[in-house]
Amino acid sequence: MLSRKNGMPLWRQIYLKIEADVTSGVFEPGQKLPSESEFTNLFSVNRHTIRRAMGALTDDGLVRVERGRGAFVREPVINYPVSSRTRFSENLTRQHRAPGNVLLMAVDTEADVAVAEALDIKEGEIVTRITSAGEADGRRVSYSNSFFPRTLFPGIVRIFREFGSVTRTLSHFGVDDYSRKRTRIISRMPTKEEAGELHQPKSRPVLITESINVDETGTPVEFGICLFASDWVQILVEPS
Amino acid sequence: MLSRKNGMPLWRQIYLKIEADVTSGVFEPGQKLPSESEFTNLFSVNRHTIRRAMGALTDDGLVRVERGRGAFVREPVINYPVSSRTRFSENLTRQHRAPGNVLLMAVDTEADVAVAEALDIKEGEIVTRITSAGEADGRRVSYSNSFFPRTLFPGIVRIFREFGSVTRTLSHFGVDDYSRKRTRIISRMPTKEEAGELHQPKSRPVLITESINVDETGTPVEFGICLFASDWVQILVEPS
DNA sequence: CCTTTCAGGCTGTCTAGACAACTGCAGTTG
DNA sequence: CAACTGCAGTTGTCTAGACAGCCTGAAAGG
Repeated sequence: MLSRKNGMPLWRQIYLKIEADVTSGVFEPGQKLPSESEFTNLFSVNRHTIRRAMGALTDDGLVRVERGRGAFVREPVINYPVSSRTRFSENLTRQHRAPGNVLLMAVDTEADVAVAEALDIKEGEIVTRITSAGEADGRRVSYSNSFFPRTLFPGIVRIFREFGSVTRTLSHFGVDDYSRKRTRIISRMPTKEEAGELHQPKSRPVLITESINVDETGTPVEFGICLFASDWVQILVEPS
Repeated sequence: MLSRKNGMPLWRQIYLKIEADVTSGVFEPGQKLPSESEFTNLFSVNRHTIRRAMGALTDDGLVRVERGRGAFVREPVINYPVSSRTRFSENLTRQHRAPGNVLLMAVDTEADVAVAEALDIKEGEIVTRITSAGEADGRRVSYSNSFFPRTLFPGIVRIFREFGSVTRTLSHFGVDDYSRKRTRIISRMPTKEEAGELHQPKSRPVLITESINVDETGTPVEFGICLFASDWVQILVEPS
């Protein structure tokens, strides 16, 4: 089964074998994998060599390891990042109207430097932060924080909870038309918390948009930071 | 120095110590770190424990390890991804006029399915592929492949080599104005080759834009796939 | 002077063994 | 019945040693 002569490290060969078994369905999503000592006997190598392979599989998001219990196949398996990427396209102009929006949290808080600068208010001024998650086909695809100056929109939380949409909420406050002043798009690795919110492994990158919406007079009405699961979302920029 | 009682693994403590030394400048960018055996003596732990810490530092992009030579502090240190991100903003409408463009390769090749579809030509038709890299302040920030239908632009390579700019090259062929039909933005982990071209660790994500440029008549004149080092580039979308 | 060889230093891999820490479960105890 | 105890199974960490493969620079040879 394994070759000690062809230059490829044993742990890598084991990695590929287990990866193949996971992606081909020999091990099904959620199923418990053989324990390290079982793999040790199966492949006739040292436990540390198995651990090296398992570590790589964990890093690559194929398996999930729980101390004292064992290793399990991650569900869903992210294997072909490009081809498995759904055609879910996030039109920037409609970013906040994605279906399946879940309100996670809504609190009043003090604006930090970044938020204050974006909304053109003073640092420490009270803003309303609305944290929500977007889902498509039951899959968590986005996690966003939106900041609104409270002086402009008192009691926005209740309204937002009622309407479930930024557009309609702002409309309730008389802001019938708002436009995107600018959008900054970056990409980085998620923190453990962010990966958890997006239901994705920590080893997959996230796409982030930071946007400022302004009303007709140019007054900032919303500052939004939206994280997207890059395995499932692509951003489409079309001429307006 | 190290505590074997406080619950934090030794390798993690060593990781934090070296990380602090790297970010605080005790070890400067590019500088060679002590060898594994030197660290072994310094921390009075086994070499494998050092290796665990070094592995994590490598994964996190703080150091770069070269077999047979040693470990070096990565330059620049990627520590505060957001704040260290340069203000290099890539205006999409001027994407191809970035300064410091390096022509890497230019060949005629057959269009595959994706290229053919984008340029609205038949699969297998000959296109010119121009591979180039963008640099800013001497730092590799982008790596792109551009495809041009050869029937429209015969001998484009020589012209491009002369001008070094897509805009001016197309202008030479009479295409004075071209506009972006659409841009798709995705993010994923780079392959080993892509990471090499971008001079970045394999563990940092890349931002990718896939764009189609059309002339006044709507005929596709260029299909470009551009990879950006996400640690150094942000994409700025502004209303046109 | 230039080229080749080679020894020493370095990282990469593999093996072997030990103990800690956690989980789940069965059995015991109150 | 509920809570505790202990044990077996599992993963996490650390140590120890060996050898392979790569790199550098100095010595030997032309």
